[in-house]
Amino acid sequence: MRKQIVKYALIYGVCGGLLIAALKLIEYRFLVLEHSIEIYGALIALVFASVGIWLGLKITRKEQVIVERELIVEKEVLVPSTLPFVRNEQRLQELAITRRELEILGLMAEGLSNREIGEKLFVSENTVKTHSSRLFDKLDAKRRTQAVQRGKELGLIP
Amino acid sequence: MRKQIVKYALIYGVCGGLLIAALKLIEYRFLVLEHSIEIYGALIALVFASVGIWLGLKITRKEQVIVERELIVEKEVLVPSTLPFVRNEQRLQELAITRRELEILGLMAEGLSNREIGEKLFVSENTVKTHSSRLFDKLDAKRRTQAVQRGKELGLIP
DNA sequence: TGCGAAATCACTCAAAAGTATGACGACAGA
DNA sequence: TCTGTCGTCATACTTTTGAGTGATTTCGCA
Repeated sequence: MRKQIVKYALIYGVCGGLLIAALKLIEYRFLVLEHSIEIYGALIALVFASVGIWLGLKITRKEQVIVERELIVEKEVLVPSTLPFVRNEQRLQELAITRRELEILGLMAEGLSNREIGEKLFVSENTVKTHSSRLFDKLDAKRRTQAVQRGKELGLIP
Repeated sequence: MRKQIVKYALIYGVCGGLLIAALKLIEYRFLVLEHSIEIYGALIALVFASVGIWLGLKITRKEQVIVERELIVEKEVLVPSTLPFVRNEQRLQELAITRRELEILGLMAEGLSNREIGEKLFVSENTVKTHSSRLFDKLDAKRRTQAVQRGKELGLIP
């Protein structure tokens, strides 16, 4: 991701240069303003700052791999302004929570039973149980509701 | 947030203009390069794109609130920017959920067992069960985890 | 190529959760 | 005063969860 950012930044830089050159050309052809360079610079900076911010937002968003989500209903979710969720990867590592466990935690949080989770992930209910047991252990939870709550608190799930 | 972004973008724009002006000045004093405007433009664009991306990332990151965990370690917990929670009273009425039921839903969401809830509210576990049964009915939930999830979705609990 | 982590599954037993039904007192409002 | 809602509790029964243990397979990595 770091590299991508650099790459994009470079591309943007070049684009910015070209844009300014274009603006300068236009300037010579049609109008001559005072401080035009500054103004154009400001415009360029503005545009690119905006694009940058937008890009930054976009990058962080998503990255929610995990399973196919049913195709059933398109729910109207009435959650107030869902700011993009950023998973706390560090804590995941600290707690040594595996991908599978995290996945199961997520489905738990959605209110699925062990059986349903098993069906969704194509594994047996028993498997789900062992995963969740380990999960409870790592999260220091005694119940699934507690695990969910801890998970949210720790930024592991939205 | 939208407004803030615009504001920052504007500020950046202005900064960019000033920067370009400064660069131009320097150019006249020390060196004269071909296509210097373009190059500067590119630089500015690059810098601001980077800053923008960084800012975008930063905005999405959540606030860090320090909390004391147990006696041992002092861990920082990531709380998703606690915007003041406003209960959706209207929906409460629509669903005919009573105060007591809501109360129990809240404790459920915190991961308490029926017994614990009972102890906390000084009622029997059976009572908690009947309340939660009715709650599940009203929320169209089959499990407590589902009820919690619905509750959050509907703005009944934080 | 062998080790270790991850994922898978089974089986048992106990505890918690959930369903169904009935009952009783308090209390607000018609 | 009658009615309906709310909160309370019980009993009986089913289902789901969770704990504990052990075993197998897969796979990346040293």
